Amino acid sequence: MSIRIYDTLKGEKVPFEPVRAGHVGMYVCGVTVQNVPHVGHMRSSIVGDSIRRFFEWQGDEVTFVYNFTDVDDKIIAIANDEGVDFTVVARRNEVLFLKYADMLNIKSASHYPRVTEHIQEIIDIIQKLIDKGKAYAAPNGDVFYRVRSFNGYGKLSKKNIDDLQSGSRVQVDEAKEDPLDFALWKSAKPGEPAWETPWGSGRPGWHIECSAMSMKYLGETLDIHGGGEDLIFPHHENEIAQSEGASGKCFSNYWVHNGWVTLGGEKMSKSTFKFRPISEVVEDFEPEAIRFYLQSTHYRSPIEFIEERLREAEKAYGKLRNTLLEAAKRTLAGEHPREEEIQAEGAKHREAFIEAMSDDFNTARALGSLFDLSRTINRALDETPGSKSPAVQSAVDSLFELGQVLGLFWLPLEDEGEDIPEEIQALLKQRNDARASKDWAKADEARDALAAAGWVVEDRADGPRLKRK
RNA sequence: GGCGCCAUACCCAAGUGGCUAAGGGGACGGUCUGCAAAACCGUUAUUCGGCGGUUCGAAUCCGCCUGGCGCCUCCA
Repeated sequence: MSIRIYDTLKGEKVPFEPVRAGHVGMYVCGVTVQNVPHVGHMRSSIVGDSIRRFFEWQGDEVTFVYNFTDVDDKIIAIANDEGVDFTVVARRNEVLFLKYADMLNIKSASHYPRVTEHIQEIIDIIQKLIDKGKAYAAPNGDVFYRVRSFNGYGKLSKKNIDDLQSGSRVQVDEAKEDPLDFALWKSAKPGEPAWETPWGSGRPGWHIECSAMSMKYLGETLDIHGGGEDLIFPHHENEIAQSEGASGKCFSNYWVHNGWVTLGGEKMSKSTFKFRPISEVVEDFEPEAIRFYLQSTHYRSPIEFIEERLREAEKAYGKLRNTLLEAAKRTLAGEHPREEEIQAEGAKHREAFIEAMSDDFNTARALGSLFDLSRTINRALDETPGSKSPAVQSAVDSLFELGQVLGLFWLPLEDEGEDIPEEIQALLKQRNDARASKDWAKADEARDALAAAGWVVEDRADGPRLKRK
């Protein structure tokens, strides 16, 4: 089945065709490691990760690049404040990002390029732009991109170059030929890291690193370039100008941008201090449920981050896990009375999931299919206590497999038996004995004690079952 | 000021020209159960912010209005 992607540049859903058949080159604009990662960063990473997983599941090979911008004004400012080298701040936040990405089952990227390790590539592309007349070094050592020399400028963000100029309230830098021009290279200032170049020492501007690093690992034309909506302008617009200005080729065939995570209806953002560090969130909620929640809304729509919704997500996601757990307990036996019907339903829901994901990675709709699958399974399971049929098992396999396409179901379905403490097992036995002698008061007492200790007991057809929490 | 996005039930959320408007949470009723829990069955939008228009037909297309948000400056 062919995949359709909403491309920001074209402004519509278009069929996906890779540059090279069977291979997808993806670049997701990573974080500027100036602060701790928050939920918004994780959303964009999860969006990228699930897109990658879907391609891989379909058999494509994906080269996935996620960058760390490890030198910029804020990182330097924070480092100077703390009296440490800027790399201390950058690495510290990078480590945190990787830690929580892993906690949310985000696959490792093929490459995690850092700006400071690609200075030569950056210098090369700037030199190329200077040679082509698309950039110029000012007397003070700054190098600027000559925006008006690139006639496609504004095509991604749908901005008119003249509107930009009139609306610009930024102070005009005297060194610029035109107020629209942006910095590719910033000349060295006291207390700042600097590298030597043909036009003087200094450090890279903000946008050039992504052009240099993405093309290094993925070639001059990427298949997919993604990131948060806020990167459309100026970041990605400038990347296009730099990359296409240098290569003369289309920089990225598809631009994928995700919507905000909001707090109280407003964009979560570091600069406004309205954000929830992911470190806090994983303390309060199950990582699997967090990932589930962030995919319960289409990636281009905003999603509100609110505890009540997260609790609902935990509950809803728990249902899917319960289905898998219950099925795992059953022994595979003969055919179900409705074997063919179950087989057909399972296949239908599986197909619906694939269709949803193929339509611009509609995870919200895809999750709906997972619940449909779950109901099909539960119903069948209810009808044949203690066992499951091949058709049911095949539906269970689909549920598990498709859930993993969304990066779900990575934690064990239940705690191993040995994990149950002696006293809990003793309480369970107490309750079982009380129930056997129909001493309900005593049985309930034991159940309450279990609940107080964090365990629930469910009386299934095949006997009582202990579950944590 | 320029450009753009969003508005679907009590809540969240799919659906973007025509089958009964997915799915989840909640609520209510039922099955099962000693009681619960879990699971299952049923009910919960003749209607998609408002007003017009296009069309045989619109939640879906167009216009206006109202309300919310974003980008134009660092930002996933």
